[in-house]
Amino acid sequence: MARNTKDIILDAAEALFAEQGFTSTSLRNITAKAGVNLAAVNYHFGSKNALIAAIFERRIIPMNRIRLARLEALNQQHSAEDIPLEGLIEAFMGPPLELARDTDKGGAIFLKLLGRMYTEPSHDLQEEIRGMYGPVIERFKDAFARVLPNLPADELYWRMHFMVGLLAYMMAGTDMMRLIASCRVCDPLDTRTMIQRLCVFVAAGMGAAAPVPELSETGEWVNEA
Amino acid sequence: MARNTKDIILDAAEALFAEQGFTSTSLRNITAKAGVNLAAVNYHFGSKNALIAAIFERRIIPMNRIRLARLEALNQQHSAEDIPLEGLIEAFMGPPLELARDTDKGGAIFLKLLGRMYTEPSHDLQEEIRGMYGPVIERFKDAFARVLPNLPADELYWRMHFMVGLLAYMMAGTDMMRLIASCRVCDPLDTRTMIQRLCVFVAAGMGAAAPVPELSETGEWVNEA
DNA sequence: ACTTGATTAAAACAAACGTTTGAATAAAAT
DNA sequence: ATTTTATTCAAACGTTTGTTTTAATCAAGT
Repeated sequence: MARNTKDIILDAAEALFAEQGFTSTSLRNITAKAGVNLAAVNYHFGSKNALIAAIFERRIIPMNRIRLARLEALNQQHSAEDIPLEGLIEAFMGPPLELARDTDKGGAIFLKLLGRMYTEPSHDLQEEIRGMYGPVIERFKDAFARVLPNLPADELYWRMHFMVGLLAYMMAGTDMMRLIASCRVCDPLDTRTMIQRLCVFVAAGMGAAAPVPELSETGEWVNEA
Repeated sequence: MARNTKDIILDAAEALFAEQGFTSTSLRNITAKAGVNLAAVNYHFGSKNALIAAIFERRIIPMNRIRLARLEALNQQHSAEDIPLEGLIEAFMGPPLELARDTDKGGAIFLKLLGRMYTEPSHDLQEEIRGMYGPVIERFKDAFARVLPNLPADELYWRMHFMVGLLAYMMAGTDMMRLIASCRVCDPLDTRTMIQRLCVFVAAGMGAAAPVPELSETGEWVNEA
C-alpha cells in the first residue's frame, strides 16, 4: 500500500497520532517510525498541521460517500416515511465503525484518530471538517425527522448530538470501561456484533418518547427553546 | 475560594487543561494565569504530572461519594428489583453533569477536564483513576443487573460501556455537532433539561430488548462470548 | 532583635520541539 | 553527456518545554 514517501509518512503519522494524540506526537517520532528523514514532512506537506489535514482528507471523503450511498439505498427500498430506524442508524454509524475491520487499509488506526479529533479540536481543521461533514449531517437529520415525525426539532437535535458523541467515543476506542473498571472487555475487535449492539442501543434512544417538560425546582417551566 | 498559592494554581491549571488539553498547556501558561512564579508548581506539587493528579483527586472522590449516596437512597426507597431505571441512570450521570451548574465552585471547568481525561489517557494516572472509580462501577453494575434481569451479562457490560462513553463525551463538552454541522445548539448551559434528555435517551438504550444474534454474511453464527 | 523554616523570585539548565538551510543524491529530460 | 528537476540527507536554526538552582523575602518562634 505504501509505496512513495508521502504515503509512508501518512501511515506512520496516522498510527502515532491515534495512539498519542497530536501534540504529544513529534515529527521526529513520525519520521523515525516511517524510516524517512525529518525534513521529509515539511518538504512533502509543508507543516505539521498540513500533515494532519492531509490524513483526514485521505479518509473522510470516501467514508462520507459511503454513508450517503447507504442512505440513498434506503430511500430507494422504502417510501420516505417508513425507513426502518435501525437501518438509518446503521447507515450513519456503520461506515466509520466498519473501517475498523479492514486493518489492511489501515482503517482501524484512522478510526482512533478520527475519534480523537472529535475531542481535541483547535487544530484549524474545523472549517475543513465542517465542509466534509455538513452535507452528510444535514441529509441524515432530514431523514431522521421523517422517520421520527413526533419528535420536536430541538429534541431531535439533541439526540443526534448524543448519537454522534457515542460514535466518537466508540471510534476513539479509549475503552474507558477497561480503564475505569477491572473488567475484561469482550473482544473489542469483534466489530460486527459491537455495531449491532451499538445500533440497538442508539435506536432505542433515538426512538424513545419525547420527555414531557417538567417543573423546575424554582417553580418555573423549563424553557424548551 | 482560592486563598493559598496551591489552590490558585489548581484552579488555573484546571481551567487551562480543560481548554487546551494536557500537553498543549505549559507550566508557564498556568503560572502566568495564576499570577504566581513558574517554580511554584514544582515547589508545591513536584512535577507537572503530579499537578494533574492533584487536580483529579480534589474533585473525583467527592463526586463519587455523591453517586454512591444516591444509589444508597434508591436502595432504601425501593426494594431491590424495582428501582426505576431512570433513577439509577440519573444517580450515575447526574452528579458529574450537575457539577456544571455550580460555576462558583469551578465544577464546570473540571468537567471538561474530566471528559478530556477519558479520551487522552497515558498520563500515568490510570491506576489512580481506577482506584477511585472501580468500586463505583462495580456497585452500579450490580444495581443495573438487578433492574435489568433479562439482560445477559456481556450485553449489560457493553451498554454500560456506551453509557460511560456518552457521559464522557457530554462532559468534555466538545460539541461536535456544532463543529460538524452549522446548527445553533439549544443553550448548552441549560444543564437541567440536558440531563433530563440524556437520561431519557440512555434509559431507552439500557432497557432495550437484547438483540438476537444474527447470521453473519459468512454464514457462521456470530460469537456472542 | 535574632534566628529559623517556609515560601517566592529570577535566572539558568538540558532537552525536545517545528522548521529551515544548503549540500548530496537520484531520476528524467534534453 | 549534460542539464534540469525532484527528492533525500545531515546539520543547525530559534523557541519552548519541564525542571533545577540560588538568592531574596516573609512569618513566626524564641
